[in-house]
Amino acid sequence: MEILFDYISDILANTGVLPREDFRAALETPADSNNGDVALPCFKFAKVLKKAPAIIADELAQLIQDDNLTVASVNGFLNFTVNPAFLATQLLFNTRLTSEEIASKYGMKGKSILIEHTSINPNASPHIGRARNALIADSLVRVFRYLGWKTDVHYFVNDVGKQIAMLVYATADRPNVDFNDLLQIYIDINEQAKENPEIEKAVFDLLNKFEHNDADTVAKFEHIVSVCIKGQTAIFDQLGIKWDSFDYESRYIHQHTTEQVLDELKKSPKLFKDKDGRYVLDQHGEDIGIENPMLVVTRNDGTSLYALRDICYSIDKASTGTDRNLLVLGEDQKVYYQQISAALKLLGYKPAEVVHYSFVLLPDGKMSTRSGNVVLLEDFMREMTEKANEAITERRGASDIEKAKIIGYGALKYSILKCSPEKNVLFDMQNALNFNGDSSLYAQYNFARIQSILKKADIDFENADYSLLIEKEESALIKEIARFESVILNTYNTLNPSLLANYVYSLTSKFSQFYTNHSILNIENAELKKARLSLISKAATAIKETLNLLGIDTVDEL
RNA sequence: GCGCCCAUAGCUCAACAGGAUAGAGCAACACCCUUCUAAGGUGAAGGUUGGGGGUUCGAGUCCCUCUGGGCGCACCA
Repeated sequence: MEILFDYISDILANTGVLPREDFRAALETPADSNNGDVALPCFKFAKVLKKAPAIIADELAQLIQDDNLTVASVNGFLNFTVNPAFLATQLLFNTRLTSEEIASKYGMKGKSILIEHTSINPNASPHIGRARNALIADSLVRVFRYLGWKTDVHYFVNDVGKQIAMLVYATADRPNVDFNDLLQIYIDINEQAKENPEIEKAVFDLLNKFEHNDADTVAKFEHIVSVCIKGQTAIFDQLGIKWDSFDYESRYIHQHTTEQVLDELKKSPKLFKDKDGRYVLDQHGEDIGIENPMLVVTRNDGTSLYALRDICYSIDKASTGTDRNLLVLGEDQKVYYQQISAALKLLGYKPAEVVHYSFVLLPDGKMSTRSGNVVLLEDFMREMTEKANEAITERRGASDIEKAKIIGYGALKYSILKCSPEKNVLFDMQNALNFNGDSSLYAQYNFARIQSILKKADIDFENADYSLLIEKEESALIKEIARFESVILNTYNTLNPSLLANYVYSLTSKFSQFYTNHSILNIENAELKKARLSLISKAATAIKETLNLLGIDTVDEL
């Protein structure tokens, strides 16, 4: 649409009423196509021109004469309807759909970004709430890559905490513990620990030995963490979500980085030892949203708390020299990360940009790993795949697990990604399992329809004459395809992948409307057939690329 | 108690930088397969955008306030 905005801005500038930039900035695309393809609200100009908006619109309408445009003055708006043939040729010839074209246009090629995401406790199978972190981040990684960025994706492994020590304790007599049993073990040991203070004591004893690098204990911790990380990443791997680097928190203890950073902090008068002998960073005056912003960084025995290790890690990330440094974190960490950011600034480092997302709620309350009130990601994946495979079997007479996964995992991702990150997602299994309407399958299905037509096409459709595409469904589809570039850019600017999901649905529905109203292969006019084949081929590309940015695959046949 | 986020159709979500008659899907109702994939399409129905004030030519969108939900409020990770 930018191309049409430019074209119309030139024409408006030629009237001499106002400078081109004023017009260009005011142009917008009307929500209702009855109001034309491009609109100029004239209200803003009323003061400068000392005239009523409706008069301004009337006068501009009088001054404009262009073969490609029909101009109408309506209630202070100047509405432009672009000649469909002109619209089709302008938009289809100028729309960029490939990563290569878009990346080079915005000069982002070769820029680098470090993204840390998910970093969940290595204690059990992830639930769908955790998955929201991974899905949002993975989509953003894809968007950055599409725009030419070099991405470096990190996972911070919290291998030090009490929760790991609990598992080490609980699995002491089960060296070959299976990942799938860990969740129940974790729930059980938490129950037992409530009643039995001995467990708590033993757990802290383990933790203490681990921190002091006791070889046997370290080996036990490493083993259980490795079982967890393998189990967790195997699940994410199935969803196509991968990391470049796994960074272990314990490293900062065992390599004494925490002590070095503590020494740096000691240079600030804001760090003090409290009455219990712990080092505390006074963060008053730092614009942190709590009444008494204090960050405790060590225990009274001088050993580090998580915050200090996290500062060490954040310094490492900030020191990699990437152009950007991004972190995807749950909303529960908002204030905490403000505190970490303030500490980093104090030490002279730039904190990461943060994308926060709200939690996934279940119909009967919120999720908690400890209490077991969860929908596990892997269970959800399996249910989605089974449901998809049933549908495939019903339609095709044979099951197809590979396709079922593409459909099922796509629906899983779509159902979570289509919601704006700052909003709570109410997770309803019934709703998520629905493959009709506003779902990823809708886009995948229509993509397959297009592929089927393209396969049957008996003519080469290069050098098509787009000026033949003048039906209203064609114009609507063309305008939607033309939005592709701006949607990606908008996702990049807002770091909000739900824009992609909304777009792919709207794009697909425009195709579907065109498809049901017009024939593509079964028409006499060979030139029109070529133009339509070219059109749907571009639609397919836009659908596929957008789905890919959401981490959703396509198949040529469904 | 204090701070941040959210509230849109029965349900789940949209609405680009404030713009025109607030849009989809699900559910429920009525239609459309001798025609390129009906996992599709069409129609009708469904709304005082949580309540109240304010700013503006114009408010779902910005400000204030109340209500309800989510999250947080140093010595967990």
